[in-house]
Amino acid sequence: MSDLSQSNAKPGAGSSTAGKSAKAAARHPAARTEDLLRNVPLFQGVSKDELATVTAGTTPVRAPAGTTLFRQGEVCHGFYVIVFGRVKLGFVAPDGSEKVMEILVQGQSFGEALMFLDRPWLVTGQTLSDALLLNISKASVIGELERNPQFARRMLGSLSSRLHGLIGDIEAYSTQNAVRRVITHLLRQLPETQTGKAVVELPSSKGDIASRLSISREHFSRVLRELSDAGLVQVQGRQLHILDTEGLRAYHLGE
Amino acid sequence: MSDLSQSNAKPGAGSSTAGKSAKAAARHPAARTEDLLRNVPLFQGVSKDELATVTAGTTPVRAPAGTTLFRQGEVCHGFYVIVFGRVKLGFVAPDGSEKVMEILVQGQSFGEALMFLDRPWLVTGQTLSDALLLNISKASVIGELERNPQFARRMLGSLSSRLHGLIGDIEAYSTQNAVRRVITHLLRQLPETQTGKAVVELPSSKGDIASRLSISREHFSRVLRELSDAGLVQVQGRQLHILDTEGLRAYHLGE
DNA sequence: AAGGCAGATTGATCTGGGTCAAAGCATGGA
DNA sequence: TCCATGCTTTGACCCAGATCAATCTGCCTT
Repeated sequence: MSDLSQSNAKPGAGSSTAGKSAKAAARHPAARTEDLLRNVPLFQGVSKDELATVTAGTTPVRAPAGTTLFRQGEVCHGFYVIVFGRVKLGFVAPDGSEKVMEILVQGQSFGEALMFLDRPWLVTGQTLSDALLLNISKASVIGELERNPQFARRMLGSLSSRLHGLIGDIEAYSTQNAVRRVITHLLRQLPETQTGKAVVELPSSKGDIASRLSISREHFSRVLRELSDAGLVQVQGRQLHILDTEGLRAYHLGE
Repeated sequence: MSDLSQSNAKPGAGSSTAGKSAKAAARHPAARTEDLLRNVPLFQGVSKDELATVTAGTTPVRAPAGTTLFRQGEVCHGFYVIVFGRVKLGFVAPDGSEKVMEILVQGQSFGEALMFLDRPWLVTGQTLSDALLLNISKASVIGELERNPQFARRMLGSLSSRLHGLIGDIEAYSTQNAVRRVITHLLRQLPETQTGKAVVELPSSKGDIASRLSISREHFSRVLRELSDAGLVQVQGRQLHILDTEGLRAYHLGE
């Protein structure tokens, strides 16, 4: 188990905790779920009894890599929080081709918006790695909302930043070419202040990343090659060594 | 109020009515604002005194067509509700070119997400017609949120449907070609059950609609021409007469 | 060690839709 | 009435990025 959680994380941190908790879960399922829930940002500041109530409406979900959690069009029974692992959300066209909309890692949640709309899933969700999720029922969310204005605030904050993320994506898709989109995507994984060299680990296959960026697998490969030839990055499988952060920021800007 | 809602429809009609309400506002500014606020869906079910409190934090904004309400990067002082008129939200690239993200009409609101994030505007907002807006201050929203869980619910619902709209746009941009996007856009203006003939009135210039759909002005024109040649629509300026709803739904599907 | 397989890279070719340029067509003001 | 100004349309051409078709590269498995 512990090795699984490591597979996801940024070097080291957090993962050992996840491994430990999984073992505990086998022993005391409900207590364990509550424990996991307590660490979700959305539920910070929720009182002990309220947390117990929410726990009652929460189902932990263990899923090996490649599991389809739900498909677009299916009814939604609650939103998900990722305890560890990676999940992709995407559209599947009738011809079977797929567009990845988002790749999420531990700590992130998805499906909240559906709690407030009587609508089926708009996207299909699939694990990219072995993962542990919490599924929190609609009823729990609505109930907690009535009782706890702070929870409502957090939920509003969460939806708002999701919204902002999507607006950013739309802007990127419609005003930047493929090279710029790749660069922006890489730089976004780094702290604002980063300079010089850095390493970015891709959270999934290059094909999925390409789809996420709305470019073809092949073209993504060529773009990485271009950046590599320009001496800006060095590609080693899923490890991208960024050799020159500033150069990357400036590359092809305004042209 | 009833006359105001009409004013939006036709280009010419709006302005005179708008003039009348401006006069009314001049006479009883606060009472008038409260009255307008009461009719906003978001504030349904808010008690009389609470409404008065919110009114105190609300500024009515009269703006002629073409007014820039705010630019991306500026700090946000509150969210907007459109009483009447049309507004476009978009990105302006450094080279001056513009991408329209959304075209909003009366009853709709925008900027809510910014109430919960300490961020500047991500988009630029500009009136497409003579318009009356309400600007509701951050403080009012936060305050009302504390006091009124139902308001929080409505706000969550509003953000959620905005979110869903954006996801739909991303899906459209990345899985449909230009012809399909145009068709989908036209059909979305009509009731689900519509059959046979119908009329759609474009809310702004064809250039803006094209940008909204992420295609060039010229290509949009060609697409309309194609649909027109196929006998599916008939273009008369901003009036699109849809001659065959079913035909349009089926056109070019799966190919 | 050999085979199998999923992902990644590379080359060749094609095309949807963009860009540029030149008319058309309304609308309104003088 | 006539011009000016701002859309809109049409034609000609071009290009970023998709698609198709081989390889190539780990890296499991047996």
